[in-house]
Amino acid sequence: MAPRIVDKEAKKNQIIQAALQVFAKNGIAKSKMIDIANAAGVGKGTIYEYFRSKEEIFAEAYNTFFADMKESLITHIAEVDDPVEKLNLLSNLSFSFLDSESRDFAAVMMDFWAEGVRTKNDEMLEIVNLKRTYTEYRTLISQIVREGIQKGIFKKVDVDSYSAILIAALDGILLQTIIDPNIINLVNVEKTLSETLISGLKK
Amino acid sequence: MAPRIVDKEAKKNQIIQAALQVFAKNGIAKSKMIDIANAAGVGKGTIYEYFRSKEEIFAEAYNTFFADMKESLITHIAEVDDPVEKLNLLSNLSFSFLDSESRDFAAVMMDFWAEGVRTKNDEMLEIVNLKRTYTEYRTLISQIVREGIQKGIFKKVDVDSYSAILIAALDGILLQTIIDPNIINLVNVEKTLSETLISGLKK
DNA sequence: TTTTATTGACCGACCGGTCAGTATTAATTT
DNA sequence: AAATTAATACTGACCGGTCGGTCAATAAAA
Repeated sequence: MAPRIVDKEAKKNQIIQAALQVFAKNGIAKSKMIDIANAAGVGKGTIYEYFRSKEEIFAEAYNTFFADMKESLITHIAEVDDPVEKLNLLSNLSFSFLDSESRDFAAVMMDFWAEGVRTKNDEMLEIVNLKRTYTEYRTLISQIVREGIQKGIFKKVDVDSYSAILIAALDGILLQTIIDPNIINLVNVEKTLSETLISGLKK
Repeated sequence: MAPRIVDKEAKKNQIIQAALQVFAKNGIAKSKMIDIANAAGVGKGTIYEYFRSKEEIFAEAYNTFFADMKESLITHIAEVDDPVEKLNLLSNLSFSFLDSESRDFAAVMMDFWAEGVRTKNDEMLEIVNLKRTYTEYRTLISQIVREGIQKGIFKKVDVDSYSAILIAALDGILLQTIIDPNIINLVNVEKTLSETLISGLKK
């Protein structure tokens, strides 16, 4: 009556982080349980002490990933006041997300996206809730734009449509950059985006 | 010495069309050879008379799909003169692509995209050449914008960046619409896009 | 010694691809 | 014009490999 004790939470997290790395490297479909186990430095069976299935790992990894990302965005944006600056910052953070060490994570993100679109598994759809994710991001932008309109800085555009378009543009640039990192000059794109889509909001 | 003769080309096409439908319904990874065979109304073995592998079907379906789409875009755009109208038309065609019966094909398109991003198969990457696809679309837009600048209608923006952004916005709206068809009002988005990104080009 | 934690050999479902056998067609022969 | 022949076209049972998940055995801690 004196059992062995481990930090369950820590080990679970260790497996999630390992899974994220493996997902980033091989894509979700091609990531095998044994790969994740090896990356986490545990036996394959051990994973099943912490997760019921491969899908469950995937779901928890997804939630961890997006929760971190959203929190980071909100924190940074709260630090500036001017709505134009907020939007430019949002754009800038999205672009810097593409730099160097984050590149792999961008690939995971797209993989998550594709998985969410293609899955017919209801439980999965509930967890990898792309509807919710996009709605949250659109809401984030809507608030900024609405604030700008109230302050009399922005002209009165259709806020919902504009939010969708800005998210779409950032998303789409991310796609193109993942596909072909060299052909797109991110500095120029960021500048042009600011000059057209964002500045275009100003009265 | 008098063999049975079938229209190889027609039957090959029949299999490709069946494959496209199955891909649209289940996603590529979950589409089994037997599903494609059943949809095409042939035996599984017959498929291997026309294609060497599942990947080869996929590749040919991809090329058929995008070749058709691009040809349609170019034809329609050539019918108008004004660069602003051309861009609005491009936007309009992209949005109408999302309507009703095309919805499934949009899903295939995204699946192609995801497959292209994730594959580590070199031969595959060569055929499902997303770099080329995106470059072709950017070139299409670049030409229109450059024409507008030459005619003195557009202000001098960074043409390459602008092209990437417009494609990105259209792509991104497509993503959001596939995810959640009801929440986005395509008519409003198209209007807002025209008022901001496209009209913003005018001097 | 007892309880918890870990492991990897093993199982079985699944699926892409093969191939031996069958069907179909049309030229040739009778 | 019927029968024969020979070539192509088609088929699905089967094979081999893969991989998610299980569990009996073992290790580690207290």
